[in-house]
Amino acid sequence: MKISTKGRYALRMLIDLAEHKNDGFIALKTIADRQDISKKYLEQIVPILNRAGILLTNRGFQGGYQLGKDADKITVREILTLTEGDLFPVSCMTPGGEINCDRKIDCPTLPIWLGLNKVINEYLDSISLQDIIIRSNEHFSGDYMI
Amino acid sequence: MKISTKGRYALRMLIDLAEHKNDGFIALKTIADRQDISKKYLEQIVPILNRAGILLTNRGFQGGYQLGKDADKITVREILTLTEGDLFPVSCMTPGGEINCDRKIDCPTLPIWLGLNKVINEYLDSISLQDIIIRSNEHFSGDYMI
DNA sequence: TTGAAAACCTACTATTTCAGTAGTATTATA
DNA sequence: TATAATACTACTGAAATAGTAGGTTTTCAA
Repeated sequence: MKISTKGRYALRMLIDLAEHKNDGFIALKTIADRQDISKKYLEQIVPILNRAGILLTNRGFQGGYQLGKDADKITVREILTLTEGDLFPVSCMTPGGEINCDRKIDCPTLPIWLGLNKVINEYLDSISLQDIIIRSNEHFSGDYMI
Repeated sequence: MKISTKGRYALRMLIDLAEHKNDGFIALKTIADRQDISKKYLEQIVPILNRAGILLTNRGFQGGYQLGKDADKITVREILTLTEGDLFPVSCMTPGGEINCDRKIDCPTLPIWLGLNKVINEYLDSISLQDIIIRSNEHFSGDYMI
């Protein structure tokens, strides 16, 4: 029941891009250095975000990445769903949402997982990259703590 | 981001015991057969629940297990926390709740994980074994669907 | 026009976790 | 005392995780 590095690194990379959105295209090396993440590993994560239109890329000299959408239009749920495959908390559900189990007709635990899935997705959908940056700045000004 | 078989099997075993709480001590073989779970694997899960006082056990001839607490006093969160280790959604937090990361001072993602942890735990804490059985019976009477 | 800096692509690998199996020892009862 | 049950410990195959490694292609600037 853990979010893997893939999802967490993707999120950190996108927060970094959102924080530097006025700096033009930013090289992966710059992000990797700032976030202390292996650049080679980030290279594998980037195509996932790229395909989904979350990133704009420029190849070649002075190339790099920018956000492909406004920071308030990208939610944590979207990022984690892309990188983690799906967020369904048990394996009896396919990414498409179909139940993949012989016991589904009378399974007393299924409603629990459906409900858990719901609260997780609603929570993560309520947070955008923009929200994270705003909250982070509040923290910096000493007005933090949940 | 998945609950493992360990947690799911523990939950199903305890639901089974709650459903048959008037049948005295129930042998693991009976539960394993009813739930179609490897008895040998269940044997490994049982001590975890046993240590926490969730189970009463009887060894030897006609031995088996019973619930050690009332079904309305055992929550899904308790069962899953015992079997999954902890439910914290990222590895930067120890089971004890301590943050185990150099970046914690200014980590913009930490509040997200703290919040996610909160909604997951509150949801799972709101469901007892008794609730599951009641809901399951409603289902049987045709009054189901979320 | 060519060198450098960047993204892009594919394969490989060490470690850990998952999901069990196997075998033996211990306990209680008829 | 045979039998039916739990209790305990070690082992194992398969998959996922978290990367490395090395090469290819694209772009721009001098």
